[in-house]
Amino acid sequence: MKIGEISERSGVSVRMLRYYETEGLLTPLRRDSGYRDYSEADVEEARRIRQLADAGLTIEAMRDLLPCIISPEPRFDPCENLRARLDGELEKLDRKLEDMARSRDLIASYIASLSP
DNA sequence: ATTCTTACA
DNA sequence: TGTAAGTA
Repeated sequence: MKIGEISERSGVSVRMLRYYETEGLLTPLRRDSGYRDYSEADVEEARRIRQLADAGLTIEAMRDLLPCIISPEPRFDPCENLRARLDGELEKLDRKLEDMARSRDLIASYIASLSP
């Protein structure tokens, strides 16, 4: 399938699909026309990349994690240092959660001082 | 109309 | 990440 179709089906923009290829996350074949030719498996892969990107993972992190994630569900594998990387991601998310909580409180305080 | 690459008021 | 430009 061409890039436009996998884009619609995966929710990943055409722009990002091309970018992920330069980063080695997705490697579609090329047709004689030069057009990228994606497989059905690439659709699942693109969706997983979207999920991880939404989770705040960097390209580098995804490059290490993707080959260790099997089914659509976060599943471990005989991969080694993965646990450490995932722990790091978890801490990163926790810090982000704390920052957001502070921001939430700030806005909430303004709202509170609005209608006393 | 769609995709490709390159580049950025 | 989007978009414009010039092709294929």
